[in-house]
Amino acid sequence: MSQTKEVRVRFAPSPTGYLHIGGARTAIYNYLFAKAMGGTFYLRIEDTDRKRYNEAALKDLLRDLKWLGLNWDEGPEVGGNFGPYFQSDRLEIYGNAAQELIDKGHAYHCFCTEERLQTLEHGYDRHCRELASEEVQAKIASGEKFVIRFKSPIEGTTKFSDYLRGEIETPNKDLDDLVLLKRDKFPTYHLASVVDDHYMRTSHVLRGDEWISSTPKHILLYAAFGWETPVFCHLPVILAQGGGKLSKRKGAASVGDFRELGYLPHALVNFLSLLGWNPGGDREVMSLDEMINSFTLDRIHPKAVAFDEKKLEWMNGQQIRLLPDSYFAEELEKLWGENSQKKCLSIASLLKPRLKFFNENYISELKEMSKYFFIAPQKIEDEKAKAKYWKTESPELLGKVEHELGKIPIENFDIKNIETAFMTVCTGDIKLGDVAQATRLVVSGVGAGPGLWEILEILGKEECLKRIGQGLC
RNA sequence: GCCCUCAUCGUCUAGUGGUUAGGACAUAGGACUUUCAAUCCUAGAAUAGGGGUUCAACUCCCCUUGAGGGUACCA
Repeated sequence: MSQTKEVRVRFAPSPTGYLHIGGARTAIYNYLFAKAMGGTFYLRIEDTDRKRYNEAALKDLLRDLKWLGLNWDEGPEVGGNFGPYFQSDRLEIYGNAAQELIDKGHAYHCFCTEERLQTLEHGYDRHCRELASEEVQAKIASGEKFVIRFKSPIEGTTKFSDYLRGEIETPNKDLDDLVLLKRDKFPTYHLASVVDDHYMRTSHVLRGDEWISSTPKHILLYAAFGWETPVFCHLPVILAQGGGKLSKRKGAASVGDFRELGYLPHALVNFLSLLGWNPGGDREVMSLDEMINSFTLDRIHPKAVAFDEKKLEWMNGQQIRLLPDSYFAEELEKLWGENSQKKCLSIASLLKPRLKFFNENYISELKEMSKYFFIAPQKIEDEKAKAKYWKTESPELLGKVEHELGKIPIENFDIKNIETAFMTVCTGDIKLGDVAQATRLVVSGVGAGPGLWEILEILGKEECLKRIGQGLC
């Protein structure tokens, strides 16, 4: 069929709402497939529904796709970049296409009113299908509004081969005379997508499986035009954690939600790509190149899948740990106005494995975790930790710690000597846990964090003694 | 109602007639340890049900059930 043809795929969203993760995954698969095949990925905005068109949704959509790194490689030029194709710019093309079908006897004018249609219980009754052409001309001339409908075959069956599911056959009697061109002269999805996929030379249509039932209609349209059909591959849907439709009510559902929650774009891409696809081995944490290199359509499986945010969280942690320490160090420098690169790098290496969430829009976790390295705590904020670790003998222990740390020459205030100092304090039945946790509370204001020796080393002798001496609590 | 699609641990999956049904997340336990993470180790956990086909079915066929989708001048 078309194995040797250039691979050209598209993501074709309708700008009616936020980009949910199901849509994002469809975009990802199109993108990965294009890259894997050395083909072209383009973006087409299907804005043919004037009532549901949403300007804000369009802006979000473009922002989210770019944020995910799913850049398209073709389109009308906009300020030196490729823009998306807009169906609303191509009305003439669809109008001509509809006329072509009328001329070929595959479509007809329908003058039925909405009121009449509503009285029909079992779909359109093909009332206008056989109107004489003089009658049609007369109605048009008198200004009667009309739609253009496809003259769907009544006999026979239509079949197509879905890439993942194989042959799907539909009796033509189940297909109605669908509207091609609406009363407002805008095309319906069916006409517009077929016409565009043809003229834009789309080789593979990778789209959500809610389109399976409509595909026979599209096949019939291709045939009526005399066009070659692309390969159809319908992708499974993503369900909410407990099953059922994904929705804001059931938690984060849009790409924007996950950005605000602190997920890295690549973590989201990696995770979403694995929802319904696997590269064949046990690899899960992958770079974009690895994903591209191992991506094939036949390793997608057709089952609807549930979204598991816990695993996304894990994936985010994995991707965070893959980023260089310097990435976080630079963020710390900006965040706290710190000019010691060395200090920020040390802190970054301690905090990185502890971070769950982080992206360029979400730094609050890093900020919270790194706070005491730059600002001395004013009180012990963590009441629970205080109740658990602050004991009556704590002040006394801190006195000993202060004394031992004080003996370390300032230029030798390092992990090794700090540890020795603590061990010296721990004689008899004094437990290291009690000493260390009391020190941690006073120095950091919280009960949990990186190793205490590391924290003290970074703070430096002077600052440590100051904080311990203050003895909060 | 009618039509279509799908079905392996709680979740994501490997598997393509003969396997102790493997991995990952989550869960539980352990190691490490000054805390919290990270990391490592261990454990429990699945072929939806019923019929066939076959020497042999998770795997092929049929039915049921369940889930999802379509049935728009929405996409």
